[in-house]
Amino acid sequence: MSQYDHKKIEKDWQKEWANNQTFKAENTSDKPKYYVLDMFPYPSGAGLHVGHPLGYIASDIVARYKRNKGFNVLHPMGYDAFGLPAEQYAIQTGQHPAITTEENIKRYKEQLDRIGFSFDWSREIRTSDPNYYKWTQWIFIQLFNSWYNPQTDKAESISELVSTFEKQGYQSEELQFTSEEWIGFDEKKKSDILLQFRLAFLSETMVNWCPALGSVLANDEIKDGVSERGGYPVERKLMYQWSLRISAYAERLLQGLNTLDWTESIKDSQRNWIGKSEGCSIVFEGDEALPNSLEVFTTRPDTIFGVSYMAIAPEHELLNDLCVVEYREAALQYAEKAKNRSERERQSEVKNITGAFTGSYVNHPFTGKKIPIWIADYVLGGYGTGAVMAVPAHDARDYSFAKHFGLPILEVVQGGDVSIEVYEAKQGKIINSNFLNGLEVKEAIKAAIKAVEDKKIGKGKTNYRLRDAVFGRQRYWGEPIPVYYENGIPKTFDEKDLPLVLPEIDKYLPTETGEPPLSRAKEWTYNGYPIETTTMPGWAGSSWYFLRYMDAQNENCLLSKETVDYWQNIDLYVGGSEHATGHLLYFRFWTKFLHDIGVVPFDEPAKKLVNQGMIQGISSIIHRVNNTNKFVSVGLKNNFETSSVYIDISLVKNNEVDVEGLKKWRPSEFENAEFEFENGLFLASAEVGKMSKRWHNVVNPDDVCNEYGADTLRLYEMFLGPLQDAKPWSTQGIEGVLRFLRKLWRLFHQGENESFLLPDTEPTKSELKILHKTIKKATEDIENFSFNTSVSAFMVCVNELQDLKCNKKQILEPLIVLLSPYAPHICEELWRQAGHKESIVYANWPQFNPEFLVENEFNYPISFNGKVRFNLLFALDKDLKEIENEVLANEQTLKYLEGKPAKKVIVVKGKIVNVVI
RNA sequence: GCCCAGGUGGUGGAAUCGGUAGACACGCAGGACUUAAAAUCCUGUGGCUUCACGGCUGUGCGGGUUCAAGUCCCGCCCUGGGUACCA
Repeated sequence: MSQYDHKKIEKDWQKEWANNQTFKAENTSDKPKYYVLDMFPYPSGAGLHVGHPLGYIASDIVARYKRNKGFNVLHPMGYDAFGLPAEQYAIQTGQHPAITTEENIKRYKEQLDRIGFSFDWSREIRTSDPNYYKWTQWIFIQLFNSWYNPQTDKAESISELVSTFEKQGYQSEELQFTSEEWIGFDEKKKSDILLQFRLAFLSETMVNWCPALGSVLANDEIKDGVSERGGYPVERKLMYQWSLRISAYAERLLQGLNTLDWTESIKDSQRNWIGKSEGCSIVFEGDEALPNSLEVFTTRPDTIFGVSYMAIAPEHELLNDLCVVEYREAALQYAEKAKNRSERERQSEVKNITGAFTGSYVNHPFTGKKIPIWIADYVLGGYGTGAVMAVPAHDARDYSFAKHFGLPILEVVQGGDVSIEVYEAKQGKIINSNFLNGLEVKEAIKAAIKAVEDKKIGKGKTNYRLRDAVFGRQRYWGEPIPVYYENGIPKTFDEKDLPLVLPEIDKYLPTETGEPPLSRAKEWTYNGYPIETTTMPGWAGSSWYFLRYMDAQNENCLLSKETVDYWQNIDLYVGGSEHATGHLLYFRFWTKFLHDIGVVPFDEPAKKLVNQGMIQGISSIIHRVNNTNKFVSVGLKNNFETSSVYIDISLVKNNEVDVEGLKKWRPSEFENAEFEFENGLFLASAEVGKMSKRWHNVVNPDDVCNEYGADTLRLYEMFLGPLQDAKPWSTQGIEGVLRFLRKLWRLFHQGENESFLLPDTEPTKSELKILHKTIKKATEDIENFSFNTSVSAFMVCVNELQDLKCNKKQILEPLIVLLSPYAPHICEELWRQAGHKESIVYANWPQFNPEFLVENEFNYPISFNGKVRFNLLFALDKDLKEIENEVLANEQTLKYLEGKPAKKVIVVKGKIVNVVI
């Protein structure tokens, strides 16, 4: 073979790797371990586009590099196979989602295989496989049987809690009973109490209900007030639901972030999402007309003397009692209206200030002054106590509310001018505040909390924004929840009866009465009792999948202790940053829980996280003259009223449309259309956006592999720019990468008839320098995830070796080992041609030797006032003072000095000389 | 509004510690080989100016620190992403 034939090479090696199970990882080894994982894909019907493999290529390079470095590498892949699109398709066509999913997975697998990934497919998992979701259900049962002990700060068995109840009863603000009372409670009462402790629990909660999808959604499944999938409106609705008590882990989820090598922006997102705020609760007693007291949470107890009104949420439980007769009707009407406003309306009307006075008052705990109670929709029912003490002078929302309704604004912190604008900074001296006067804000907060605690009207408290996660979905295509109801009491399945397999049903829609699809299942009972009909959300299976890869076939347990002790947690996790507050939080939560119950020895799933950027598509738009079948080239569109039509990008080159192709693409739409050209061309306009079928701008990696090869695709995706950046896909430049591989090939085929030739002659110093420069760069760049710059280093290396006509074994063999993580097929082929019997996959990574890079002279740039004018060669060990003298004596220097004396000369060894005039 | 990332040639991007801005690649222009094409190779390529040597200018904008700033500091503008009344 003399020509570089990527098709043949890539096909042959992919077959050979599969046959030899080259990438199979052993669960026991003397080698150090390295676990590198990609976020697994949801196998959609559209197949992979060129954006999907970006992260996979990066992680594959790392996986291959680590193998060359002598690590035992775990690099698996699987499918997040439960999900909405397959179910929507099932509703429309009656096709079972399992069939659609199977077909999609097959296609994904074929596409992935063509790119030459080094996955260990023997460990493949699918979340929809009963052998997998058996363990998802098992984890659910453990969550149900656990509670969070704030004393030990970990999850513990619920049966131990029950025995404490039996011995000592329970005392807290919300709940009190003695051991005798507990023993006397009936089963239902006990169950209800325990549900308040279980980590998987049923409760009446306000949920995000999406009527179009017929299901509830978690907060992170909603974007801009509509469902993330499908974009349907979402309402708030009170439902009896399964939830997971992630809030119990809020502090640990927050603290754990400090130990992780993740980007600051992802960690910040999680910190914001968890939303820790420290402050204090304060009870305001009602005046004589009002027997009720009102509890608020505030982070600014220092401003307590600035309170001018109380604001309660429209959902507040005391609302009814607080509304006095003369304001009652108006107030309740307002509350009703505010409550029923959808998320979307609430958002779009943020600037619209609304509220209503209840007519009642509380007394200020320190001044005794009467403070009016208002209903305001900017107060949220679900956070804190659903009531706030409003301090208009030092809170922006209170400020605008007070301005709008003419309520007093009392300055208590110095530093701003509250007659003009709000002063929110936590800085300045306290004034008008009795015993807090003169203190700085920080001291005043402490003093105020102490005063509140001394008075026994409240105490220091920490709140978290993080809500418990709603876990039940009114859908078919998800894991069944292994719970049955014995006389209305929820009980979990016996572990030996798992998996609870999804039943066959005739239709995938909710029932006419609004029950989830599973209630269509016949004889859906356990020991004669009805089974839970909601299923788990999409994030259930993905919250622990990384563990199952370690021991994918284990039938006896989730994974064996030996395997998890060996593999530990993920060393490198690669995936999109869009999972910042969803998957990545649940995934950490489940890991911490599994740690608490002794399943895993670590409490964070992934040490390092790298987010690849999105590869965007470039869509092409042509312009149709409104109400006609006439299309005009883009330069003419301003002469008409036009609307945009997206066309397939394959029909467009450099914005020029292949009109004949267009007619064939959609004959019904374009065959008889009229086209108006400009300068003989029909031009489209371009737009950068998400790659999607909808915009006809999807580029399939298969096509790129056919035309250029998988090695070129891999190198090109890395060469496009930094891994983390978003970038539009364009094939401009892909030719350069293919040219580079051909050049590499020719280095090995310089003989007669371009036959393979690799002489084992001693390399020269300059050849060794080129090689070792590349070893250094390639190694550092992989460690820094700077793949784009290492590709250019390879190009530089090949260009320089080509100039030297170097084809020496001692240079080229190490080079292809360096390149093999990026372009595995061609390197494997050249490696075998060089006579190696073993795969390059396990070849040793070349050792960098700095001696080859040692220079003894340097061509100093000579600059004058910072402007470089010329260069002079000096030995690196030359005395700096001598360099200075020689520079000043140089005749070119005299020219730039223009007869003036040099004020100062700076000589930086090996860097630069600067003459200051 | 708040948080995060970013702004460098015609294009993608490089410059890892404050030290020759534009590596590498695309595109473009010119040339070599060829009957021709493909492939390959060579030369040039930030802008302005100059026959040329060279000069001036240049990393979103305005200031500053420094012998020296794409890089550090202050103040703005713009783009992309996240988040949204969390008291």
